[in-house]
Amino acid sequence: MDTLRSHVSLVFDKGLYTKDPMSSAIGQEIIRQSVEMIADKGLDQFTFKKLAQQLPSTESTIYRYFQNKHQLATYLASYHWSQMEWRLAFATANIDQDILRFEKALRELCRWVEDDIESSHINEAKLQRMVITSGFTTFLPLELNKSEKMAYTSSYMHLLKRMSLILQKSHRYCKHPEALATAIIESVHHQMYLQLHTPHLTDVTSKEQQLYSFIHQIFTPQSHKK
Amino acid sequence: MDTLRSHVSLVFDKGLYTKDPMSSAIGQEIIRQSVEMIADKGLDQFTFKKLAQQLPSTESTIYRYFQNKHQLATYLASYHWSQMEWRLAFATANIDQDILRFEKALRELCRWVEDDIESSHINEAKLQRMVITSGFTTFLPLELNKSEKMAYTSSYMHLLKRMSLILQKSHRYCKHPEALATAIIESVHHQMYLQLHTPHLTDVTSKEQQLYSFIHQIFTPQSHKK
DNA sequence: TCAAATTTGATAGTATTACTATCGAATTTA
DNA sequence: TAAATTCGATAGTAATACTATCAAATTTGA
Repeated sequence: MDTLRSHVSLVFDKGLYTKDPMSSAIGQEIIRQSVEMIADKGLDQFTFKKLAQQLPSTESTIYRYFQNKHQLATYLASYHWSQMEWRLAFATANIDQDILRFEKALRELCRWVEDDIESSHINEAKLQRMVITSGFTTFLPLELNKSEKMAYTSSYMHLLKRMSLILQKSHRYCKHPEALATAIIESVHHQMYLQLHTPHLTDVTSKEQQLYSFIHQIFTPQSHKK
Repeated sequence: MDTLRSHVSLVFDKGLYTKDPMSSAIGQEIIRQSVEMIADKGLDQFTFKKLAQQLPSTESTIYRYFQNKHQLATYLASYHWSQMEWRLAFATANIDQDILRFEKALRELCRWVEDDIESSHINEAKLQRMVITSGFTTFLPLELNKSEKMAYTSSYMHLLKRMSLILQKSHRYCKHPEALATAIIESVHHQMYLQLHTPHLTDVTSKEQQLYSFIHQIFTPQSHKK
């Protein structure tokens, strides 16, 4: 990908915040710092109090933006999912061949995002780490009602839809392209998780190329397997 | 599977408890009731205080068995993984044909465990629900050191090893049978999670047969795809 | 079967977490 | 420049995640 940093402004579901954190400087700082803290220490160790001290600001200010840390975490995850969708779109734009497009998409999913070395903006490498380390279930608290669930998963859903469009072309026989899309995405995440935290549970090493090869071999369409 | 309920006594890594809960009546009750509570309300809502009131017993007694609720949760997950390994072994015993054995294993993984209607023992249907609802990352707190991680994943590892042995025969070309084993197991869990909590994110419905077909289609070895 | 050891229950207490409420100061907007 | 909004500071509450102590009950084993 080239270095077009056109700052795609992402649009989030209103249900993901109380007050839009992008609408103020302190809101953006909340986002920036919380990514760092959650990526490093995990969501369990992360509290609004610690975040407020770090900023510095106060708990009450943070509560004006997010109802609780779970909502904040899901906001961050949504940010990641939206970015991933955008990267997917970019990587597959103008590729006419179905299989090639699928492979470009896979390549993108298997990529470790690189550290943007303090663009004063959100650190996307740490954001990816956070999402992978937390796991999908973290971003969907059990007590949500149906419309809250929709809000919490809206970005993920968009990512799924885009991926499944690609899959509908490359895997024509597949009756469940959406399920396949999640399966691929979550398989990649799971492998990345194991590499980060329990390498003894997998025989795929941390090299990006090996991850891609593995995922490609599993998920490549039938007619194109060697 | 027939109704042989031979009460396979499972052996757990010592790192998974302070005092073996199977060694006393109250320990077994702790296990039994915590499965119910966590499956119903989630690990976030679950506290030792509530469990103690339910039993009834006291917090101090529970702390004598487990250091904290995360350790207890992982103990329960390990129980599930061990049971799953046992089921896998049973379902594939004496099957000589590699592909058939693989398919029997898949069938077993895709099965919703049935409620044992109060065998006064642990409710395995709820246990499965708990494991699926929590997600893999829940059972591996970030702050663990290496040997604790080994203890926390020992049962899962055994399950992986058994599955990967089957895969080494059915998927001879696959260079990473362990990674494939986790990918299959976690894909099944992820689909089950979506069916339970966010059916709008998948196009595989809750019918067991459809889940099996989907998983089978994705993961069946190359040479045998239709 | 009785003494010793172990296990449990009951109570108390602490530090932290996850909030909610209030109010004045600073800043923005109109 | 008045009005509205936002933020910081402080206070407070209920719940959580523990730890400690000690007596009662139970188990063990000589």
